[in-house]
Amino acid sequence: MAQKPSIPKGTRDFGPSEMVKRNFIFDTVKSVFKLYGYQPIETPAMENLSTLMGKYGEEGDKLLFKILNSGDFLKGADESQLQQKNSQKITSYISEKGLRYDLTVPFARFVVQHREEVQFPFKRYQVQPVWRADNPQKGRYREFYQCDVDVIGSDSLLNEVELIQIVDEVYRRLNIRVAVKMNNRKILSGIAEVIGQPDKIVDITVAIDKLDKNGIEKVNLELEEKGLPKSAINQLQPILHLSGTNFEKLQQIKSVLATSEIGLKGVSEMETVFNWLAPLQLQTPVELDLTLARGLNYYTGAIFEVKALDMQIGSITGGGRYDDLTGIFGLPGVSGVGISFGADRIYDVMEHLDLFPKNAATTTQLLFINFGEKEQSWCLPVIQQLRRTGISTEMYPEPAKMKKQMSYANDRKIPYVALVGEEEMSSGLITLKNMELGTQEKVGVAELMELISNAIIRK
RNA sequence: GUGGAUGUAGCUCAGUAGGUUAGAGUAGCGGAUUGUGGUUCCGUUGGUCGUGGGUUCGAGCCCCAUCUUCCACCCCA
Repeated sequence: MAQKPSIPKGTRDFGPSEMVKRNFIFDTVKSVFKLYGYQPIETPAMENLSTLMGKYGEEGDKLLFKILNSGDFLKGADESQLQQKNSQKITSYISEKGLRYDLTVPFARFVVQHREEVQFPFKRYQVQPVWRADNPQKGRYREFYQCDVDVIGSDSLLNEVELIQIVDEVYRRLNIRVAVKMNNRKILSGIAEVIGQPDKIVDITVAIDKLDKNGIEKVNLELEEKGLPKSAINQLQPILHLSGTNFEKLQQIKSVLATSEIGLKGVSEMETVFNWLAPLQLQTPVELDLTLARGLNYYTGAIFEVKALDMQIGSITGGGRYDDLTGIFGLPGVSGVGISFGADRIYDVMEHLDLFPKNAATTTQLLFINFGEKEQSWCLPVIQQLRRTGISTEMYPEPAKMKKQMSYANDRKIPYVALVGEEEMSSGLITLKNMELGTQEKVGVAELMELISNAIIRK
């Protein structure tokens, strides 16, 4: 090997044992999505840059992977821009496609493009990779999978409640302890309005989002740097110090937002959601957190974030309501709400807490030891029969030494091994070894099938 | 995009002030045991020390560049 091959920064290969675990996560979320009546779709890895740009904020545009045009991509480029090395301007000439940054924007594009085919409310799920040109760290990759569930074409807050139920059910099945944090963009808008800084909404939300991490003083400092007057910052203080139950917090914020129509709307939305949530007895705590902002531009109502309680890692699920994402693509008045499960971070959490089922690594149930040509021919029809009854079976492909074949079974964690040599062929009874216990017995084919089927069911 | 740390066998890591042929554990392979794995014992393969330059009589170690991973900022799943 002259030079070791490698893969791009922030991307990963997944070996068999990792894939078994990853599939466990994918299968779990998908089965919950289906349980709630969501339908699958897929969209291309790349989208036109025009559908991607401007949807994720300034930062998001920078993190988009852009694809160089095919052929002579410099042909259309402006000569003077090239001379000036104006990368930003040149980009629009040499790249018209990009890798998707999330699944929500492509979904909105999908809905607009297929508006005649989809029936509203449209409930869909989508499990696909997304790409971000971010600097990688632990729990942060440049290619990662999102598992999105969205319902579009319905204003009902029932959808918000349903998404929280889904979160509860998914993490109950995955056995991860989590907490849901909720807020509402309308409340945040109301706050900006009340303190007389409606145009500073983005700066305000970005700053107070860091309250948890940086503390009140740094937040205030950042607000000041962004040009907020002292009076406005002072007005903000009581909001940052809310305490009590969700309803108590809402009660307090209501009086602060008394003059803001949009703010009060947000409060009443949250009240409705919490009221409907109350009798459902979810095991996941749902907490109103006014410092939760979320950077994505398109959210307009409820916003969610899910944090793992037993491991420090960024949020493992996030989402919210977007009232007019489809409007950008020419279909106004269609509101949607959705959340996204971050499969890779969920994986990291489960790995760290050792939560994967331990038999998940097993695929083959039964290995036939290969003794030679005669024995192979004898075993082949038996193996076919076993596979037809659903038992995952394989035969070692060559008559290697016993030790090697047994080691193979052991390393692959195959629970049963069948030995068929001279003796077994003449008696018709197969020697079946239980690899875990080290015991073995002679059984007929029918008995063999029953034994293993039962063993699988017991697991 | 900015700043900091890291990189030695497949994996986990030693490597003394720059000085012969770079070590260990583990995994792999072979044997003890040719119809019995996981335990034990013996033997053995494997490294252009991330990559490319430079300083030096001499570089795993010093300098520069570059890449990876990790950490912080930013932002996020």
